[in-house]
Amino acid sequence: MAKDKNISMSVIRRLPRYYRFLSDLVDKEVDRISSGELAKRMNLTASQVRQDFNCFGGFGQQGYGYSVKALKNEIESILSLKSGYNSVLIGVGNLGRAVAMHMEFEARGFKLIGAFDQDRNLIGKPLNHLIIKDIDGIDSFCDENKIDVAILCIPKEAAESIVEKLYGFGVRYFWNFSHFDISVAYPDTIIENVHMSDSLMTLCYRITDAKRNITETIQK
Amino acid sequence: MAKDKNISMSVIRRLPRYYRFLSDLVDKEVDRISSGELAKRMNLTASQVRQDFNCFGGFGQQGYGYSVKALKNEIESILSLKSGYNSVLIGVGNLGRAVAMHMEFEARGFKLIGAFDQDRNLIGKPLNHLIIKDIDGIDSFCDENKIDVAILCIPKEAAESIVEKLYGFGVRYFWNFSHFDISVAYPDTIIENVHMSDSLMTLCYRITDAKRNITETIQK
DNA sequence: TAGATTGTTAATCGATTAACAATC
DNA sequence: TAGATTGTTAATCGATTAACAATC
Repeated sequence: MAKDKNISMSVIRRLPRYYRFLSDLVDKEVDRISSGELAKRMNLTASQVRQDFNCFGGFGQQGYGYSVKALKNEIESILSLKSGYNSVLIGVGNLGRAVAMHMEFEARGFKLIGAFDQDRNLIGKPLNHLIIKDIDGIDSFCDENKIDVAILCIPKEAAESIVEKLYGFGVRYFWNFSHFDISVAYPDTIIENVHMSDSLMTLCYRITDAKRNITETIQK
Repeated sequence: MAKDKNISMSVIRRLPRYYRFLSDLVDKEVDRISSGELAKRMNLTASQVRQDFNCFGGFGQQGYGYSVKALKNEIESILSLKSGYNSVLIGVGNLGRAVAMHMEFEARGFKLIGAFDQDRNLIGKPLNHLIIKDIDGIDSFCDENKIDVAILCIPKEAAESIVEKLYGFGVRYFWNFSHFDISVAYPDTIIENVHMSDSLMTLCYRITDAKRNITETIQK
């Protein structure tokens, strides 16, 4: 990993996708790939692919292309997927369980060290290798453990108050599935939002727009 | 809804967030808001807010601002959240169930008319107002119903083959939670991806980057 | 009328694309 | 060496921000 000054968010958000495609190519035992070929497979331009990789250093070889395995490893290291950041899951409903499974089987970079809920029926039950704990015990848990990331799978109101508490304990990184907009209230945090309903509403707009265009085309 | 020619994706993706904030303001019984005030609450600029709204027509009033309720309704109509597009859920694991709950309680614009899985233990069980069906019955279901949207909560390989089948039946709109990149293989579809692992990897990068910057600052 | 705030045009900034010399 | 493809600089495109006249 070389030159690394202020990579733009547009580039950063493409890295996981590169990583997915490269992992796939490794599985298919493809050894080398050119920026043009990778671009074609990913619906990007060759220029963009080369620009993106060159934010972090020259991983390619002129006249040859990129070694798939080496490139995959570089991106893994750029994303620092071996960090094992301590994370706690807040809310073990359907979504929380899906997220926990996800982290167990494919998410790298994080280690789930606690799962909390307020539901009496869930507290004490197992979740993967963990036992679901009472959310009221979060204070003492924070005292005893260093929490890097909190994963919020709870409704907006619950999120609002638990973030206040966790922020007080020094937690600054959040994977947020709730509707609560953390970064507005806490500017010195790092937030990744997964707003499923935003995605769904966007889809609704795009479908309606597409249907409208089809209708207009027919009428012309 | 007025002038409406080729709105950029950047604008479209901000609409659901406006909608969320405006709904909130309606609940708080706020009557009017200026672009500046809304921008402050959402971490945007006043210019951007006005530019965004003016893609669709002049909803404001000079010297006054915007009527919160009217603006919310406009955006609801722009997003066409009352469409009720027929959708089917493919995969009723934890994630699928979370998505189904979501659609039951807050997602507008869509109507869940079927839920499918391959797991013998799930088939026949209820999911909200539906009975989970055998995925093998998807063909006849497609014949008998007009499906607008398929929601994919299944692994990559399963997604690959079910998309091929659904595409054959004319389905062109997908809400995709799987790792399969539909738009590359089927360019004439509209896809909203929710790639949870991409979001998590991005978070991993950003945390590591933030920690690195802190360390560097200390060393200086 | 004076003050406030919009709608809209112009200026700036950033991201993507194109071009090409360097080099494997 | 000739062909291919990178790394990188320059050109283009699009999105955000600033400015201000219009007007409620």
